[in-house]
Amino acid sequence: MNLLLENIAKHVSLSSEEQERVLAFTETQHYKAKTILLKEGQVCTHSFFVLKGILRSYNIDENGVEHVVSFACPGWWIADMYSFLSQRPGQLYIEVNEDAEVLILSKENQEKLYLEVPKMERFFRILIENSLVANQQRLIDNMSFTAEARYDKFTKKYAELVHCLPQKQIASYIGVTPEFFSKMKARLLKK
Amino acid sequence: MNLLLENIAKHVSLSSEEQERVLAFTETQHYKAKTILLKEGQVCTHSFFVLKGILRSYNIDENGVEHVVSFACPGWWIADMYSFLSQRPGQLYIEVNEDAEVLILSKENQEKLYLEVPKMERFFRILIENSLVANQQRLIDNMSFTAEARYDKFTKKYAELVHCLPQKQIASYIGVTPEFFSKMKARLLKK
DNA sequence: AACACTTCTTAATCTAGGTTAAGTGTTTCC
DNA sequence: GGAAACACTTAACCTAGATTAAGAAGTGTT
Repeated sequence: MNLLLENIAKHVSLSSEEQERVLAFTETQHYKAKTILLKEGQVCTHSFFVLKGILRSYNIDENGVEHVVSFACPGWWIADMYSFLSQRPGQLYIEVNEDAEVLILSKENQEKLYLEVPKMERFFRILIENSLVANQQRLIDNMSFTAEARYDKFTKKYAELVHCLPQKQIASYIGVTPEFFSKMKARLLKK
Repeated sequence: MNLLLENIAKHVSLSSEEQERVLAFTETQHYKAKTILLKEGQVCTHSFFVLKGILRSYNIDENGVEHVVSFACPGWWIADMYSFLSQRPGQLYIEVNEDAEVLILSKENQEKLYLEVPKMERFFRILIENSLVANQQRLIDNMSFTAEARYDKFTKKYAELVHCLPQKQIASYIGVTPEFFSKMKARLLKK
């Protein structure tokens, strides 16, 4: 029924009273595609839990090239972790890919939540652990595999997502230019 | 006096009783350089906190090429996080770079620690948060910068370490071959 | 001291992937 | 509904970094 509570229940069990407190700290919002929720240089004061639609985070390097850091579909959190944790200006953009409904949790409320519902500290610890592992894997993959192999892994891991993402974003995520990605795809079709 | 307690104190404050409990769960060990503490395919049942010396973790890809995932000098933790958290066989090696003294914390003891000293849950959450941020930064850097710029960042971030690491390990960490690294260094000297 | 073993360097050659540029759909939005 | 903006493709050319190979210099072991 509530996607966030379902998600929490996978890792810690909350009483219905605790569940209500969690929800009391969040706020629902609707956003149109292309809305930018966070820009480089801003402090990430909120993290977002996706209920519907797709969000993505990326940075723009000194040559103006965009690098996708993550996609978030329903059931996923997204934030500029560096900025959110340190409350200092970050380098990431967060943008709505497809019209979205999200739960918003402010840094402030998260701190309060840790105090009022200590189990949530465990919940977020587990989430972060999982991100760390996924991130480390991506780093290893980038160093070990060719673009083709990375694309192959991507299509398997994000099978549902692949069809709703523009190619240039997939190219950016796996770390190649859109032109090379296009060439590579044509090559794969011939096989 | 005790490096681990100093480190913990930076993030949470423990009573002296709690401090003793933490230490009671750990065990000290000495290792000679080149000792392998963990191999690919094994379950990482312990994480290591370095008191003296240097450790490193790496994986070996399907072509037999080694990729350094992290270095750990005194005050740092090291483990195969995927394997340690999931208690499933991992893909990382952990090896002693320079004769080392380490504190060992077993997964079992860590769980017990969370129960007996709940503040440690916060401590490890913060550690993992910091790793995640550092890791994400490295991913962005790898996608945005040339090898030269990555090397430059590396020497600044790990200034003390640079001088005690074999070049091939630095090359591996920044993601180039030892041959290219050698060429690049010669090029930099000319400037 | 001589052996093997590993690290580092240099140089020639090669290639995965980047760059530039031009052309073709497809959205978007006044 | 038409112009501008965007997404994707194709192709020629370019380059950062890989590969191969071979020698030099250091390290450790008996």
